[in-house]
Amino acid sequence: MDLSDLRIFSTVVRQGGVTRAAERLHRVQSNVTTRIRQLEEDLGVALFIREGKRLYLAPAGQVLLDYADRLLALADEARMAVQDPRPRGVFRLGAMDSTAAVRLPGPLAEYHRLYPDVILELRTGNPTQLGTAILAGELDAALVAEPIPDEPFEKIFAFEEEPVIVAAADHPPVGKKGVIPRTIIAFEHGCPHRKRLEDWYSKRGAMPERMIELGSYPALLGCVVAGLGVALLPRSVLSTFPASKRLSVHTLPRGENRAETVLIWRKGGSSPNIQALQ
Amino acid sequence: MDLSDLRIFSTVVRQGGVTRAAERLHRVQSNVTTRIRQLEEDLGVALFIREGKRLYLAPAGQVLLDYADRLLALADEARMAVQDPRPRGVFRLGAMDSTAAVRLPGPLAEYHRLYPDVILELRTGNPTQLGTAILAGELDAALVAEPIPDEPFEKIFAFEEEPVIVAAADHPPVGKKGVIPRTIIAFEHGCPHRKRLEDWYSKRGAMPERMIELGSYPALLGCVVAGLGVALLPRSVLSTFPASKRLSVHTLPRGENRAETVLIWRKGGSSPNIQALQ
DNA sequence: GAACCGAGATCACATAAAATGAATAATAAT
DNA sequence: ATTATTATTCATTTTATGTGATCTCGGTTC
Repeated sequence: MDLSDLRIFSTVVRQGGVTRAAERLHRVQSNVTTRIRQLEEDLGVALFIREGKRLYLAPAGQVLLDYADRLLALADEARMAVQDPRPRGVFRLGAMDSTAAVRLPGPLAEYHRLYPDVILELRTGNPTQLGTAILAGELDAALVAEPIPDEPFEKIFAFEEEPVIVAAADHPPVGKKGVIPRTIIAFEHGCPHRKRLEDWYSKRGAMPERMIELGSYPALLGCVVAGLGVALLPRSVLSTFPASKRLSVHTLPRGENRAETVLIWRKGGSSPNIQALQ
Repeated sequence: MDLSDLRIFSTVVRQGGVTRAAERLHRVQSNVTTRIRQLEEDLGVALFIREGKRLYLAPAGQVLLDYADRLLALADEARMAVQDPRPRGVFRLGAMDSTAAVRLPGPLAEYHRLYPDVILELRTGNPTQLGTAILAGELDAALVAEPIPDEPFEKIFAFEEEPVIVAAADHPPVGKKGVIPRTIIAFEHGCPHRKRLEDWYSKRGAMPERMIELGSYPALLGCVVAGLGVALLPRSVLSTFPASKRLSVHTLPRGENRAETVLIWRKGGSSPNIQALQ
């Protein structure tokens, strides 16, 4: 039993005969007869009652007709859906915490407004985790900070962030020579900002003594305010932090004050869902 | 795109590769590759992203996978349903008005209790109408009074009715010689009881002068009570008529006092739905 | 880095399935 | 009785599908 059998069967019922069905299907009568007979053999039931020359739908035929129509309609729908370039289905997006919190709410709301049929799933993680998830087929796309390995991904520019160093309001100027904070407060492992901060310090020949790792930006900023250390993060994250006047913000020199966030996906795996996000 | 294509496609995705899918499908690897390629050509989209040796599901493939699973499940269900001997679907039953009113409520309630999945449709009419409807495929079966033409039907005994003549309570005894009522009140055309009544009178050499045709038994009995004439109907119908003491009931002589109601259906067209009614 | 898997693609060929066209049988209409 | 209509059957052709051998490309092992 395949779809062509069902199409033939349905046409024979609808047209009320083999001959008319054959015409409509651009086949020869004998072929239609044979396919119907084969379908009956395959299913092991009589679909028609033969009364001399005429065919009447048998009870099993009535049951099958119902299913046949549903199957054919569903198959047509599948064909349409596969070729339809509009976003649909599940869209599994990954993003870093900072991006998810600050940059995404607006665009995602808009996306959902435009394509209400798409089920959005958001997963946060660091760029390494997100890249691995894409390659494993667990994510469709992700927003990550440059640099990322080119090889198996395609990418497109998404946002520009300005990394800044934040400290407590009474902290001495961070850029000043010899001012080395005792402690770096970093987002958990793999965060690209953390690496930048480490680089920034090592370039100036001095590493802080201690490291605190935290899993959320509010907690991280809370620690900074409390004077536990300094942190590097995108300036945009500060806008969501209410107690920002209790912080001192130190911009980085030109050349170190830009961080691009890009949308990446598996090479060749662009989909309408991803297109629509751009 | 037919079901075998979809089964192959689904297996390749599930098994995560052409080779394993081929094993599971008891086919050769090259065949699976070819069928997938043909399916992609047919649909005009790439279902997989080929990255060297390995296959990754493309966005269109994700969409198709969803449909493929639904189609395959539905096809399996269809196969089961067609072979399943239990009642299901729509059961279109015909019956005469008298049968529908008096005899059917109990059995139909029981039927519905036993087979809640069956959608019952009841249509009333005279035996000729019902027989035609069966042959036209509009009904699955019908309850009609004998005699009916044997040819294109199968039949089974259903109920026995006792036809009686009813008149107003003060009407002279109907069987008495010379007592010819002026008017016969009959159910609309084609009613088998009407013919019996006409026969009964013509056998006694006298036809009433007038004929009233009515479309419902309550109306008919109302007219009888009002003294408009006499009628012949199954005794069982009287049980549903509240004013029966204002009627006189005249039994017919042996040989004319039995009428069988039979269940008929198209020859060879017995179905689980019909079996279950018997 | 050479040799070796493992996995998919490709090709010529075999085999099975489906489509065809003509002949046949069975009924309904004239 | 005759004709027209319709489904079935069967030999034949055509098409689609399946097979096995071979090739290619990445990754792995030594």
